Amino acid sequence: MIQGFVQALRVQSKIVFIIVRNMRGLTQIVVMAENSEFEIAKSLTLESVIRARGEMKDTSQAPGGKEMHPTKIEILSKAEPELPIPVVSIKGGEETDAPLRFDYRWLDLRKPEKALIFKVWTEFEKGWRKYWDKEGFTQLYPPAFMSTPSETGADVFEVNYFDKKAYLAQSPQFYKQMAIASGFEKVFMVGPVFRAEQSFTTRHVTEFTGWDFEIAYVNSHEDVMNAEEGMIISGFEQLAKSFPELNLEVPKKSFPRITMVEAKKILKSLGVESGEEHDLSPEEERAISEYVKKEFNHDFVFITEYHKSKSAFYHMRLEEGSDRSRRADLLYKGIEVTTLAQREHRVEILEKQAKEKGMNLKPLKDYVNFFRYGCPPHGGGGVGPARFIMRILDLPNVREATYLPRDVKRLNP
RNA sequence: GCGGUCGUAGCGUAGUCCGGUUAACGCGCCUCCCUGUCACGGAGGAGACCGUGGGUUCAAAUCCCAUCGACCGCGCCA
Repeated sequence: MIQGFVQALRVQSKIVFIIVRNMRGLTQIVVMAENSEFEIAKSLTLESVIRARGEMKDTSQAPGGKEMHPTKIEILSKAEPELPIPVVSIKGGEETDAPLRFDYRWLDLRKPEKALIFKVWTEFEKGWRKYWDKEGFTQLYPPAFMSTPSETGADVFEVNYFDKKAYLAQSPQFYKQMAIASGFEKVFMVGPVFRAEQSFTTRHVTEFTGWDFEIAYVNSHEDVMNAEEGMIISGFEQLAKSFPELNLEVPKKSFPRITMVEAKKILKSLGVESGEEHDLSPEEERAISEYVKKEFNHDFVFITEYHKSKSAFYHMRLEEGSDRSRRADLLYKGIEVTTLAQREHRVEILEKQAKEKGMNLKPLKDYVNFFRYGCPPHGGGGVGPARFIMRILDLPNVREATYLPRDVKRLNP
């Protein structure tokens, strides 16, 4: 029995060829004029869903060497004859524009190369979970509703919450830290995060999947980087095993680590114009990644020791009084995929740093309280898996690595 | 938000610079023909008021103004 979509129909006067597509691939069905199903076969339309029963026969004439001679063909769902976007776009030039494809995402995803994106994602995540499992991480599920913004610096979505205002989480930052205060020691979270930024780029969307992890008793952000390297390597190992045809190289320990100050020096020597003193522009991120690839033959690089002006109030300083923090961003092939840091778990310093940032301590009360009754020193990071997948598969846009992208302009389907 | 590019049949494009009669091509769709296709082939056909509004002109897809939308880059952010 074969069930699937009609990918191709070749109707001749006395013989019909049907190519059926399903998750296992393509199968040819041959219907001769004397077959009782001949009229049904002739009446099919592209992308209709059918079920065929019959005998599989070996033949050199069929693509793949096998074909079905059906005794019964059922039309489970007939597709309207004219598709709004082509599913098979071998003929007639270039691919349909992305916005239109996203309007008809369920047709777009019928293309095996699009479905592959999400199979790769699944395997990649499996690899990360293998690491988390091996290292004894606990998975927790944070809420998306918050009474106060989670203070990553990004704008938040405000939603009505009965007689109050609520905010959609920009990250599970506060809640994963709370898990450390709860004694879990190692936690990870997988879920949607929301950013109300009017960004028009190939790497920003308003809702995306975040992978977050937090680890207790770290000595510095170096420990957090070491842990993330383990997760990434485990992810790539899983991919290399499941998709050998992608010829992926598993990244090697240790990933290059460059401080922001050094990075700026390198960029200057490369003649790349510096925009901001304490941050990297997209152009600088690409340039430093190229440099690292050339010098160290590595696709990853940690940019470390951010200036306090570019660090969150909860990032621990390098040492007390330092204007550098224990924060690092991970760049993968020129794009930022992680921000990580050791957190400040000492209440007095935390409050001091929040005040320095001009923040109101009142809405932070619940958060700061996490650290009042004993909390291990800890650190962690947030990862954008869609950006990983985008670079792994060399996709032109994160939206392609997002099942149903949500951006400034798109809220459908 | 700023800058750039682009809106022409269901899809992808040409035509726009240099205005001129039925807006072209490929795919898809419809009808007919074809016993082994595999980008099947052959014959015929339908389908576009050229994003929208205004202007210039004897004449506008084409020139001018406005407007809407989309994408890319930057900014913001991750």
